[in-house]
Amino acid sequence: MSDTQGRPLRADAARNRARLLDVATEVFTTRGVGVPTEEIARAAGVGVGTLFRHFPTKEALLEAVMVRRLEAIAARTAQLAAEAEPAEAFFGCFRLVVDQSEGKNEFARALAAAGVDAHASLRESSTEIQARLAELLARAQQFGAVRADLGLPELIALLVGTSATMEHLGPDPVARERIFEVVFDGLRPR
Amino acid sequence: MSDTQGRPLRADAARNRARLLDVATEVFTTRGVGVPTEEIARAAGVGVGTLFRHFPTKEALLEAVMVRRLEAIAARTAQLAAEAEPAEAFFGCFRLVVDQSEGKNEFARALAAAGVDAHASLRESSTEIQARLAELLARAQQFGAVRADLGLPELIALLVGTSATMEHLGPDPVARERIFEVVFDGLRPR
Amino acid sequence: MSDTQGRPLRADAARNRARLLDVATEVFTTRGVGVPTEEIARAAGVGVGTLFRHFPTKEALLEAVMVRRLEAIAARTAQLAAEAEPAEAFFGCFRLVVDQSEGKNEFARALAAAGVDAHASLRESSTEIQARLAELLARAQQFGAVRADLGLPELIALLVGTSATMEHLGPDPVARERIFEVVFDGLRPR
Amino acid sequence: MSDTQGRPLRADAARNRARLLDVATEVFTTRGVGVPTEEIARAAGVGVGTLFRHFPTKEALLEAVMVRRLEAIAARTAQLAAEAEPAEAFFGCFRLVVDQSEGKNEFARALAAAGVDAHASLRESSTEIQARLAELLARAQQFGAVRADLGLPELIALLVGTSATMEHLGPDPVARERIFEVVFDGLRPR
DNA sequence: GATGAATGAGCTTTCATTCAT
DNA sequence: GATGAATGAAAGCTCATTCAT
Repeated sequence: MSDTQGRPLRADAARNRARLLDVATEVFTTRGVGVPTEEIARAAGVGVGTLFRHFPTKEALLEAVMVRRLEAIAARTAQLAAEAEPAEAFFGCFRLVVDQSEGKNEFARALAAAGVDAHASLRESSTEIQARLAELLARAQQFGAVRADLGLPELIALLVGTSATMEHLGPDPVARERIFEVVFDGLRPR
Repeated sequence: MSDTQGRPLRADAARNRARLLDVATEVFTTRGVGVPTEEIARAAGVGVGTLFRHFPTKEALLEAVMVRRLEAIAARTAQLAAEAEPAEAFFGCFRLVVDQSEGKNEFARALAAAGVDAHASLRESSTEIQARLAELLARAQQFGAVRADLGLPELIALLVGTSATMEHLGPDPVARERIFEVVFDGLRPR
Repeated sequence: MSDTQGRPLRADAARNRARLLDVATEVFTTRGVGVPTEEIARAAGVGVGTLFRHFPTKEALLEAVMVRRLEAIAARTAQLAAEAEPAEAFFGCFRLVVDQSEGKNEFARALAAAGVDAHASLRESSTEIQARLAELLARAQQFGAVRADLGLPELIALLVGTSATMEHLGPDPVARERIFEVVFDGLRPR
Repeated sequence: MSDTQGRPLRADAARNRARLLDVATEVFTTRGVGVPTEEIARAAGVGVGTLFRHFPTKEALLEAVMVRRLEAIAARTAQLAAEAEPAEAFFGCFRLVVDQSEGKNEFARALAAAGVDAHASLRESSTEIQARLAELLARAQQFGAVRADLGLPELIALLVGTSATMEHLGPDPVARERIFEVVFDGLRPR
């Protein structure tokens, strides 16, 4: 579901690809997208050539990192939606997305800056997430757990914004919990 | 209070400095911090040399842009605090900061990336804003308009996050208003 | 006549530009177009940045070298055409073009390989030369010094080919003269 | 005579080698020597590894392509020399070499650029051709069909140059014939 | 003070060649 | 023998910063 390539990669190639993605995720998240490709390759224990064989462009690497994150979120979202009742599912997902999304904003911006059409493969995964979110939102609204006038775009923007809030706030769990309280209270019907 | 230089600038130099700040604000906001210095200089109608005479570093230019924004915000915040009663003052300021802050996040990140201690001149203006915000918050809490357990760090993080939300949401005024409703509802005591 | 830029270059810039062209001509001619740009810059005593300021692309540098050569040839062609009677002018020009053109073929090929439309600025100068050659050919044919059935395209191809012949032959003046004899005999009417 | 390897190749290996040579000839001729090895391998339906097993160097592949061409020319030259009378044999061979040689110039240059002594295996085949040409030339001169003062180096240079002429001229058969007329007229004694 | 040409470290990307599978 | 993933030196080009004019 996540593999665009036709044939399966050779064992070592797959290992390298995975390592590159892991390293890139880590590096981009902690040090920003400005980090030289060469350094990512070195950190993954491969040559630059290998990196560029797997991801023909730095932008492609960025995109792949994003896609993988989005897919992981989508998977956990689906799981949660299946297991819990509407309100719990909705707010649980909100938490989940926010917790998983930290640092993502920079990627999104970098990609956006690189040209609007860059999203090609991103669209797909983000579309899936959006569909799931839309469903969760609708059910929570029918259930009376979320104010009825909230649209999907606002929800998504709030997810992005709350991630930014958390990123700015740092790791203090009490403070983070308070933010969730504020936002969730605001989301409930009057 | 906003001039670090000792002697006053010559008339044309001051004009150049102002134009550079205006152009840089515009360019950084709309096209990101990756835009070459040369281009900013050209757009301001001066040579690169002039730019670097006024701002010895690209980072310094970024900082100056930020400072000016923060000062503007501080000024309008002060005005609002003086004129309105606690609740109105608090929520008015929240709106104001968010509306003024769009696009700022990237600056903040760029500055942070360039070294944590870079803030030198920033600290000052942001300290001022923070002091005003702290005061507005305290008064609104005493007045019973804002939940009592909210600290200044959470407030600031929420300001940053709500800016991000708005940035992601685009210009639709109805949607933006709904976001404010959500956040403000969440901020009020239960 | 040879300057496309609007304003005149600063003295030092003009000097650098000229040096770069000289060095590039020399290097490309003797060692081929594969020589790194950086090396050309070093040989000209400037940094790479300077080279790329003057010629935004390696291809642009190639083109500029070609244009300068073609312009020199055109100028000397014009002079010869004005001073001599038809036969002498025609054959004199043939010699001149061949002598000046050595090594040029590789440039032409490299440019062609880089995209057919690259010729932009080349077209102009080569058009001028072609016009002069057409005139010389016509006059020599009317004068009965050159076989009447020869067209301009054939003449140009012969110029290119004879340059290649000479390039392959090396510097031996007797042998070179014999080649000219062969070609010139062949060009005269039966 | 064309195999330098000692032991005979396995059937599939021989097939691969032949395909590689065919494809390389085609690709180098039409698109130049800058084409990546990987692409040639793919076009031949083999992996790069196989290409490099057969030709340890890109240059070696180039050389092999050249050798095969030269051998083909040598064979047809021998045949022509045996069947026709001196004049016809000489001029027929000239045509033949020129027609077969198109595109070769770039190869020759690439080889030359890669080191003067690179010719190892080339020398052999080109020596054979040269011997045959020398003989044809001598006989044609004795027969009075070619000017007596022309040496072998000039002849070879003329072959190279006429190939270049033709390459520049394109496929128009009338124009090509006119070029042959010019050169052949020039080669005949006064 | 203003200018913009010069600088060169650094970035992304390509490709001949090697070697584990 | 064949494969193609891995390699890394090198190439073309950018851009913050300096400095002669």
